[in-house]
Amino acid sequence: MSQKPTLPKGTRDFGPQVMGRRNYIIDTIKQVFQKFGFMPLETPAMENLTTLTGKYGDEGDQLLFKVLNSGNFLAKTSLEDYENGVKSMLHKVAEKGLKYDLTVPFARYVVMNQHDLTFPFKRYQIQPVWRADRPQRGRYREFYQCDADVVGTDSLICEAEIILMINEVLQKLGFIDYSIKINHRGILSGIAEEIGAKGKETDLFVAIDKLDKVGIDKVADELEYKGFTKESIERLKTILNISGVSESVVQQLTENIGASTSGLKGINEVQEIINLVSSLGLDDNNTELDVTLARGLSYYTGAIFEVKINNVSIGSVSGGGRYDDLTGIFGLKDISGVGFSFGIDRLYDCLDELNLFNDEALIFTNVLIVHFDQESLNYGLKILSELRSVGIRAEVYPESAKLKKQFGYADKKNIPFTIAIGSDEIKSGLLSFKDMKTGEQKKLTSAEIIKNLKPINE
RNA sequence: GUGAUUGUAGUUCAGUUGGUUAGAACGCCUGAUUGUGGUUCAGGAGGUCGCGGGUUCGAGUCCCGUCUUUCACCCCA
Repeated sequence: MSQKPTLPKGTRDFGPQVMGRRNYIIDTIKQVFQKFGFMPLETPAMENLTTLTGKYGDEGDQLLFKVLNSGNFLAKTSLEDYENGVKSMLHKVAEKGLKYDLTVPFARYVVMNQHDLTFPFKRYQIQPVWRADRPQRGRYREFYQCDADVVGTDSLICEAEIILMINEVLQKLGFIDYSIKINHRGILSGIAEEIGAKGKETDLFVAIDKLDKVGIDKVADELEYKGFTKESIERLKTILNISGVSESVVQQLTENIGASTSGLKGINEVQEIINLVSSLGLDDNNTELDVTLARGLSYYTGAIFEVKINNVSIGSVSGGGRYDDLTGIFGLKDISGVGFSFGIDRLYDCLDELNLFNDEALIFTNVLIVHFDQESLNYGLKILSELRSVGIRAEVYPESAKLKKQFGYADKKNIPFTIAIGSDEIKSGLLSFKDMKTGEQKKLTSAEIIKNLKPINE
């Protein structure tokens, strides 16, 4: 008696249909990254637990998947450990863990290879990561991240180029209505200073981050609960109200928090980034300064970004920012970097929701050879290798079967063209070439067919 | 991690207060059509009712456990 197999919680298979579309997204992103000089990197699925723990906060540590030691993993434990619980036990039974994101393994890589790398070092990385989170729609235990980072320079050109890359990827994918939001940790610190909440930045940022979700009143409630004074909150409300086109936002911000050194620095940097973006030839971008943008990750120190596709139910599809000391935790100081990440699953969902997927992503085989008998099958094999030799994706129906079945195969596999071969075709050398979409059929030589097929394959 | 929620054919879902042989649509297979797929028509196959236990004369239906799905919180892509 066999049991029906199932998948572990929060994991998925990607069938050919889904893979066709995912590959289309990934290929588009790769092309753009490479155009901007980013080089590929892959790191192992597993890292040493010591590399991973302590980098994502207490909650992050709990979400790490740990890998049990091989063999008798209980060998190093004692009865005492059982009594002391997980904390005392864990490092004795598990020394490896699945990676939680791509940034920390990247930092580890940079530190380990610091003497071989040429800085500024630009890399992109598209790999799965694992989190023992409780899954929900759009949240999985295994999912792909797609990161691009530059380390070893603090030039704001990097930030500007990130905005360019985001724009190019989104436009190539067919998105029109989206916004790239930019803010700066300096601006947020300036706000904290200005409202007299220095030292409480984390609470403040976490609350601000929820603004677009829960509204200003709920944010105010939360801050009051966390011990912020009434005056601070009122002052914050006026600052967060600042909105509009970038120039006026900059203007108003300077008036409000220009007195703070870090605030001013943040404002100037954002201004500079926006200038650089237009120097790089992108005037009509969807970038806006949004003072309410506050990404939770604590390692960001400079500019931060987030990208939203408008009019869809999905949250942000991309995000990132500058960090001044990512490699410091591994002992390499003063390496500034800036990076960002696309959420492939979310881009997929957005494209799906907006119906932007091109059918071409689902064409795997370009042409199927259909035949009537053994003789025409043999003849078809020659045609098949002729097609393949010029790079056309072609296949033959591998067994003798009714035409209905062979054409049905082409139809279900979304193969756009067929070549039917029978005794007539063999005699004349003119093959029956059919466009499955229009139903149109012509008698052509194999050379003519190749001409017809070539453009589709390129 | 906390609190809910879901699971019946390949898929999406019906299934009455616990009562005979668990249904539909789509999909699949065969034929109408032995040189042509998508449309149409006719027929057919397909179910350990998530899994394990319990209550009962009797459980898809009630109870417990477990796994899974979805949702809110937390956090995040």
